[in-house]
Amino acid sequence: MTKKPTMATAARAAGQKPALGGKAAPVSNRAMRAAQRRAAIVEAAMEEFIARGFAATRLDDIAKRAGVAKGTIYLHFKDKESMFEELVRIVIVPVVARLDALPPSTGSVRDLIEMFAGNFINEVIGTRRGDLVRLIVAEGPRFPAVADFYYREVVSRGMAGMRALIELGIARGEIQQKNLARYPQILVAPAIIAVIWQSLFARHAPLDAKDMLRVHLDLIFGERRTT
Amino acid sequence: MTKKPTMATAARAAGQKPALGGKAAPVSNRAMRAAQRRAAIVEAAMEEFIARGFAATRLDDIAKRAGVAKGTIYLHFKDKESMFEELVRIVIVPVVARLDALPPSTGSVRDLIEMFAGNFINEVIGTRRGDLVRLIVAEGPRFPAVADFYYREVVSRGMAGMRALIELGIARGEIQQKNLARYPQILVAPAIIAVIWQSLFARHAPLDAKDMLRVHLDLIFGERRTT
Amino acid sequence: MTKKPTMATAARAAGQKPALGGKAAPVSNRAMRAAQRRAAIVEAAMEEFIARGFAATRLDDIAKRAGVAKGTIYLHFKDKESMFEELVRIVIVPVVARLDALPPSTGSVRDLIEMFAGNFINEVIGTRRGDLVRLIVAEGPRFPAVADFYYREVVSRGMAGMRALIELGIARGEIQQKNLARYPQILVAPAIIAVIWQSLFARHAPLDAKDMLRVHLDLIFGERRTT
Amino acid sequence: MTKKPTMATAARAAGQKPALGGKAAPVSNRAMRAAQRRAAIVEAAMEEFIARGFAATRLDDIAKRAGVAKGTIYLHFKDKESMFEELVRIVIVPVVARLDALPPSTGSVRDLIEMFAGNFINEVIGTRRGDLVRLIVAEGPRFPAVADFYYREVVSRGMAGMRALIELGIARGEIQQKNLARYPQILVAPAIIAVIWQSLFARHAPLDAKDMLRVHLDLIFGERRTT
DNA sequence: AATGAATGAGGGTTCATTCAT
DNA sequence: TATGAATGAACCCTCATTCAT
Repeated sequence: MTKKPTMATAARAAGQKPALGGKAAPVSNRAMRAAQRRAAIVEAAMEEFIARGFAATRLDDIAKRAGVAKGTIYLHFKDKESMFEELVRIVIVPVVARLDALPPSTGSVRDLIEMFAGNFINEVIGTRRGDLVRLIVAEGPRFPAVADFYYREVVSRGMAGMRALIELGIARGEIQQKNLARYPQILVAPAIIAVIWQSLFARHAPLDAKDMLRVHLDLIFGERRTT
Repeated sequence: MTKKPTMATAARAAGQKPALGGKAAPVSNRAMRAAQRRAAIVEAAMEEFIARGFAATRLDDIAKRAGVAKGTIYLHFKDKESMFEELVRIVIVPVVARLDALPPSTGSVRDLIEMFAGNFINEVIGTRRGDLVRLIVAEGPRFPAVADFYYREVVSRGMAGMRALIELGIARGEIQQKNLARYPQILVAPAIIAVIWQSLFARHAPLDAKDMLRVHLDLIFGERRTT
Repeated sequence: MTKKPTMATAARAAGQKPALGGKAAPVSNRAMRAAQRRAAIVEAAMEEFIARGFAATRLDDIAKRAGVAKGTIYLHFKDKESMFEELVRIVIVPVVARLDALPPSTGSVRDLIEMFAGNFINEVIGTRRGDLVRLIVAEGPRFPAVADFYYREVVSRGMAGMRALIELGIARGEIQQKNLARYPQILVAPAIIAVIWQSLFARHAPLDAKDMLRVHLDLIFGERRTT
Repeated sequence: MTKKPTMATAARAAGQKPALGGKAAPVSNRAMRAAQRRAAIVEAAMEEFIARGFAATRLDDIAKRAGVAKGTIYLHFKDKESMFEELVRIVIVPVVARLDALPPSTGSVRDLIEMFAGNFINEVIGTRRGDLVRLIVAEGPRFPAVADFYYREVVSRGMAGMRALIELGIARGEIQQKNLARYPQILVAPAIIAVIWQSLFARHAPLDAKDMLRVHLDLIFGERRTT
């Protein structure tokens, strides 16, 4: 009945552990199954919302994709709207968690930022997570709660982090433009643009995001001597 | 009854002229009324689509806002979907027309770009036109025709124009970063970000777009001595 | 603007005559033009009603086919429903007129009936007039006025005429079955069936109506010695 | 996809029985309720389509008559059109089934045919089943699938059966007219006419179908000595 | 807890009818 | 008189939500 929960994450979130003993241990108690189901719904809903937007997404499709009955969704979420809002929270929280776990800043500021950029390119641009950004841009105005949450949890923290890095860069003499610290948006703008570009225009004009970001960093830090 | 036709184009197309003599000239011939109606529908639809997105917009509301009957919409547009697609065209075409009418490039490249930026700030960021950009980002994936059109008419031309300017700047020695010509996106990225920021986060953290764009240009052209 | 009125009949009904002198005589006075228009509408409406049935026929299509504006229809008919009812009358009356103008009955009863059958085959079965019969069968229950009219003008007269013929045949010894006079329907039944068959099943199994009617007459009058 | 529980079949399949003991036995399992609903929809739709024709029938009315919500109809049928087509099938199939179950042909051909005629008079002429015939005549041209189905399942089989009987009659010397075998339509024509007559003209001129069919058989088999 | 059949409000679309020109 | 743009009631169909099992 239950179909491939697809989502490793989900299972993990549910606290499932690989059966240690033999014989497919009866790991599945009630609560766990419920958590799995919930995770499957979240996963499925995310896919559908990203693919079609909030209004055009049908609960029927979410249920089908999650391998549960339509009614089951209502055991986990009050209604479509609050499902959407919770969803964004659920998906974003682990992202934030990772941001918080900043690796110790060894090396130059530019190296640090390049590492960030590399991560971003691999894990956001052109991936489902990137589409989530677009989804928030798309639905934000109709879901102030979502926009607020996203601002609070991701944008404001991200901006603060970037600003700190920029200030460090300025202090170390890596960055000349002192005013840049007032607008960390400038630092991340090309990355955001890359995300949008990929989902709208990649077909017409593929964009080498990695190269673009490097050029952008050159603009800020000065061109590198060594590649 | 008819509300602010806003849409200069439509009124013009209808050949309307301000009544010169007294006596409220009988300006209303058939074609003109039709053009006014159409303009009212376009205007109303734009507002609604921007406010709610494609799927959540009701034709009933568009009709009400435009002051026409629901059936009237179907005299001008085949259905909701093609109305949306035509709408984007209708609103964007005059923008493109203006882009084509480039003013003679006197003065420095930076001056030219600053002029652009000024225009953009006044006429796009924080205006309905800006929301249109967000709308296209939001609905693009579900309306390839819209994304295609927008890419062809606006993005590709804009990129080409920016690239030409950048190359000019490089040739004149105003811009140091030669690679920038490969990615005009970098030049416009902060402006786009400003557009999005205004409609999503302005409430939480107002953004001084003008100042940010100036900082960004300083990054590219070097800081100005005189403001 | 006005397109080919198609309908010779219509023009005739309107009293139009071929211009005798040269120069396209100014035959068109108001009344005549109106009559032409009306005839064109009747013709067009008939085609559409037959092709689609009452409910599925659009006045728009009738107007287009008749080469008039939609509003014009309302100058001639109160509404769609009464148009339909009048239509049937208009089309049927000339048929009835012809029935009344019975040719002098020379020859045998069988010859007379065969002449009828021949006419019927040529002018009804498989023609638009035949479809009219099917239309009446189809819409009769929802248009009692139509059914009534058709019964009064066509069916009852036809039955009376047939009965008279049958009685004549019995009196002359051509027909043995005396009871047949009570059910003239039996005489015409195969002809009606042929009409229906042609429009429903001809594609699957073509029917040689002429031959079938001959066999039927043989049944009633006895087989002919000479063909 | 959809199963054909026909109506009678449906109720039976549901195993409903009059409660034997007191206390309204809990006869209602899920599947049964569904079958009942479906049957109610079929029944209601039939009534409405017969009364108003396809185009003029409103799903709202069908739902109301069937005692279900509008949406429920769509759980059983794809849309109005395919509902109509399936409906005809559902109602006709049991009729065909009965035709196939021919009783052993004892007695004369005439007796056999009179038995048929008697059945037809009781169960078709003037009943809802008769109206169905008229409905098919009415909508056939717009629903080729319906006409095709009806031809294949009812008409062609009926014609074949009648032809066989006629040939038997000829072989046994009951029927003189050898050519009749080529046109079994002649045999059934008066019965069909009776069906149509009843729904269109009965009000004006009641028709004694039984007597008419007897006269018709007399025409084919010769008049009976004994009544 | 989970199901999915049932509901019915709501929205896109059509089209008979009207009326200003 | 003729037009056809405009109207808005009505209809088919969808889909979020409920609830008996």
